[in-house]
Amino acid sequence: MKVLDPKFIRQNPDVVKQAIANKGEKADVDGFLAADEKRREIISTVEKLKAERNTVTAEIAKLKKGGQNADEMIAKMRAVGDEIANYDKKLQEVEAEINNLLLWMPNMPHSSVPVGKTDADNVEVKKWGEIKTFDFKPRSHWEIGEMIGGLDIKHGATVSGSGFYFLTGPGARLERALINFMLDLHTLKHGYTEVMVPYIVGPNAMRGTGQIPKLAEDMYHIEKEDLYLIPTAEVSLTNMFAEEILQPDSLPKKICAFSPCFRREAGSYGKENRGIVRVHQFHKVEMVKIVEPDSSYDELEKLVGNAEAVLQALGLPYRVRILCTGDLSFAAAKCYDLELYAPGMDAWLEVSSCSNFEDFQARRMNLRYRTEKGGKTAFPHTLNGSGLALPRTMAGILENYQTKSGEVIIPEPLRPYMGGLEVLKG
RNA sequence: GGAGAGGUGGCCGAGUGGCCGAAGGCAGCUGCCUGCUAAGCAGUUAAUCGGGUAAAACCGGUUCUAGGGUUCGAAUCCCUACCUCUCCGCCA
Repeated sequence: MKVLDPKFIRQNPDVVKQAIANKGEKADVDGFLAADEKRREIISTVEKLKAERNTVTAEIAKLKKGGQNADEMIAKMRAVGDEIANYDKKLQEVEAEINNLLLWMPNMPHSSVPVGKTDADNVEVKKWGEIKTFDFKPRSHWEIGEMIGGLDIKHGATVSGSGFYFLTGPGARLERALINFMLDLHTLKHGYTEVMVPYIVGPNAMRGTGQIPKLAEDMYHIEKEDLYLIPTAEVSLTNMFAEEILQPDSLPKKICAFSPCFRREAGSYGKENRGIVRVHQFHKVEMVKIVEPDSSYDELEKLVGNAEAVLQALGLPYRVRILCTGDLSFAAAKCYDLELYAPGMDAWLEVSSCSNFEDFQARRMNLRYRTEKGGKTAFPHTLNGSGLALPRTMAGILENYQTKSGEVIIPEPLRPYMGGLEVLKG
């Protein structure tokens, strides 16, 4: 189980250290280098011993076959065997140490990613749509949502605690319409294959996409079975082909899925928590691509376009920001955030995050492909992007399309999904 | 939950202690032949680690689900875990 290419770290320790610093991560490069050197030392010693054992053992076989005595050799090999066992044990320890260190190594940011520390250093690269003006004070989505009888936060807390909510009547229907609309767009127009995925996955999958060990605290974990609730369909989708060698003509793979997402959001209580913009369970439509390395940055741009298409169709103003190194997630090499404008909150809400992980996830999950028929294996690049997260999209619609009298106009493209309905009212 | 079977290379599938990195088939690749969307013949094709090289070649180690054990030596014997399949039961 690797993360960064060990050879790359060995040869470019300073590059790796700088990248870790830029990301604001802590990972022990020097510790890795020391352990790595120790590992190779042990390997060369133990391999010599094993080579010796292999030759002698073959001779023993020959002697025995000829009915001759081989007791002396056997006694000698017994000693060699013990020695080998000894070194093998040491080797195992060192490798365990190395693997652990590697699992905590973040991905390297791409050279086009701006260096920065926080959210404030992200760079806006695009703005789309006009921010609507209202002749009244626009209400927040939780206000307008309740007014139309579509949102019930109070009873969510009753049943499950804070961070959970009910969608009722028109709210539930609107969400279902949004899900179908998004899936149809991505499958029919953007060429993704729709997939229904498991919502509960094993530790290997979580490690594969990089949620654990680093982000383990944010995940819901079922102890009894050692299974996790997915924080995003990315985990199931990207891990779908883990440990496999894909044939060259099967790339690029473009798959998408709707799923619930579960996040503990540990330590994020406080402000920014009103309404449904930060909750423990929500729905999301997710797109995943598995592509050849050469094309991954082109594919990232297309992926962003696929997510943008949803916002544009819905007529929601948004901006696109490229995340700076410090805001970039552990596993990503480059990431764009799409944020829609919510006039009721007067805030930009992140509804999609589109990332290129390069070969980081592929290495972790040992996902490979053949570069050509009968050719060598290599790690493909993996990407994913939301298309989109439902609660914040819902918030965007409620706040942008509200009327003075407390109704909500349904965006045109959603109407066919709602039996032709045009307005939601209480 | 009960009973049974099984996990081998890109896939299928043989192999019960040394001559097995592993027969055979399929798929792939390379030639030959054939003049016709094909068939035939011959050869060839695992992954990974260490060393080596400008890169190869090359040398060596490991790997037959995983982990432990027996042995001079394990795909092959023993133990444990996990997974898959079949039958029965239960259940949306």
